[in-house]
Amino acid sequence: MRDQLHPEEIEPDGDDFLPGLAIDAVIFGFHQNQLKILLLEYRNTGLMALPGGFILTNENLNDAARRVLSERTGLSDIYLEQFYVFGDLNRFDPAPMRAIMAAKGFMPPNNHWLLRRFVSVGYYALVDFTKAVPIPDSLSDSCAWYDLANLPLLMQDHQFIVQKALDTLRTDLDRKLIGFNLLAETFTMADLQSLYETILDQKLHRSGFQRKMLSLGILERLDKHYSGGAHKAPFLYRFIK
Amino acid sequence: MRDQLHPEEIEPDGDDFLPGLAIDAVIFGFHQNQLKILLLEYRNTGLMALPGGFILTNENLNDAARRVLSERTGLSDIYLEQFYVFGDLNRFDPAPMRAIMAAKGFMPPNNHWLLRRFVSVGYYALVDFTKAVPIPDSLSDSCAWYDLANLPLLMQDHQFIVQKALDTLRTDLDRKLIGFNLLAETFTMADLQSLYETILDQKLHRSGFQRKMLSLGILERLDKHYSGGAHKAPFLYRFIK
DNA sequence: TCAAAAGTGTTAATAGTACACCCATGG
DNA sequence: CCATGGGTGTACTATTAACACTTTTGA
Repeated sequence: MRDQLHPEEIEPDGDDFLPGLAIDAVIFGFHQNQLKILLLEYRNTGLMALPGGFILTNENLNDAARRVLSERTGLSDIYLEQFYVFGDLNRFDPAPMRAIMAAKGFMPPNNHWLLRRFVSVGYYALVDFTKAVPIPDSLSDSCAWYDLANLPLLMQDHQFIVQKALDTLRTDLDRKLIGFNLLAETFTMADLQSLYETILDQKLHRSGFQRKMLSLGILERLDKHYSGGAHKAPFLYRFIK
Repeated sequence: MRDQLHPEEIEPDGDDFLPGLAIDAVIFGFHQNQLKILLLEYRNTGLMALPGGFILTNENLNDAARRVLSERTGLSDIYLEQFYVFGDLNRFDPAPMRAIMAAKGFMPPNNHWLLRRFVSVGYYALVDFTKAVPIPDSLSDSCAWYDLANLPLLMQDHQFIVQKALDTLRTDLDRKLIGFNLLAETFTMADLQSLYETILDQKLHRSGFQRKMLSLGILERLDKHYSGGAHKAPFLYRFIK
C-alpha cells in the first residue's frame, strides 16, 4: 500500500489526497553490473517497502508519480512508465501501516484513511545510479539501493509488484530505448551490453550486440576512453537526442 | 469518466463503491472485415461514451472489469487487459454526467459523488461479435457496435482512450495470441489474415502469413469449408487450447 | 473451360548467430 | 612482446518478403 507520509498525511481524513488510490514506484538503478531498486526501511518495525505516495486532489496522476520519484531521488526528468494497477482485495491489510505509524509514536484511529483499502498504480522508473540521492520519507528511517538479485523480504505484495515491473521492463527493452536511462551520460559498448545482459539475465553475443546497437542509429561515437587497462581503448558513446 | 448506473449508484454518497475510481472498457469486436467497439448512447443528451463502471468496496479491480464486460455483452470468460490509467485533472468535467442524469429526470446535488474527479483504469476486451448481446446500462438508451474507422464524437477524453487501446492492441498483437479472441470458434486463414490486416491497418502477404501462423503450432486444421464460391474450398481452423 | 481463391513452392533479401582475426594498450 | 579486451570481418543459419505455380471450385 503506502509508505510515505507528509505531516498533513497523518491527519485522519486525508482530504488533500484522492481517497483509496496510491502510487508504488519500482525505481531501477544500475551499478557495478547489478540491477538495483530503491527500498524504504522502517527500522522499528523491520518492514521494508517500495517508495510510494498519494495523489493530490489538484494533481495529475503522472505528475504525482514524478513528484514521488523526485522526492526519493532528488532527480527530475526521470524515465517513468505505468505498468500495472494492483487492485485485489487481498492487498488490503492495515496491520503493517498501523505498525509503521505506531513505531513513530502515532496511534491512528481505526477509520484513519491510511488504514482503508487502497488501489495502487505501479510505475517503474529508470535512473542514473550515480546521480540519484536516496532520501527517506517522513515515516521511514532509510532509503537505499538493494540488489534486485538479493532483495530482503518486502511488506504486503511489494515483492509481486517488483516482479511485475521487471517483467515489463524486459519486454519493453526491445521496443523502447530503455537502456540508456540507466547509464551515465557517456558509456562504453561493454557497459551497455552488460546492462542488457543484467536486465535480461542472459548472455548476448558481443559482435552482434555491437552492430545491432549501432544499426539503430541512436548512438553517437565520442572519444576513446583510456581506462588504464592493458588493452585497446573502447569508444565512448552518447545517446543522440 | 462513467456512464453506467445501477439504482444504488444514484444515491448521493456512492458508499458501495471505491470513491474516485472508475473503469472504462474498450470492447473490440470484428465483423465483415471491420473492427468495431461497443458504445453507449444517451439519447436526450446526444452524448456517446465507452461502457464503464465502478468497483464495489468488496470486489477485486479486475473482477469489476469482468463484471462490466459481462453486463454489457452477456458474455463471461472474455479476454481482458489493462492498458492505461487515465488520471489527468483535465478529464474532470462534471457537465456531461450532470446532463445525463438530468435527462433521466434526476437532479443531483453539486456534491454528488458522480460529479467529482475520477481516475479511470482503461481495459480493452476482445469478444466474439456473433456471440455478444449488447445491453445498455441504466442511464443509457442504447448499447451498440460502431465502426472504429468511423466513430461518432465521444464525450470527454473517450476518443483518446480508444486510440490508446488500439495502440496497445497493435503492439500486443505479436506478443500475445490475441487475434483468436475476436473470431468465432472456427475460421478460415483468410478470416484470420483479414483480422490482422484490419487491426494493423496494413496489407500482409498471403503465403507468408499462412506459414507464420501455421508455424506457431497453435492452429488445428479441420474440414474444408464450402462457401459456394467458385474457387478452392479453404480449410477451417480452430485454436488449440 | 474459365475465373477466382486457396495451398504450396522457389528464390532473394534480410536479420541473427557464431566464430575468427587483427589492433591497441599497459605491464 | 605478451595478455587482455575491443572493433570489425566472414561464413552460416534462420527468418521474412516477394513472386510464381498448381489445385480446387462453381458457374
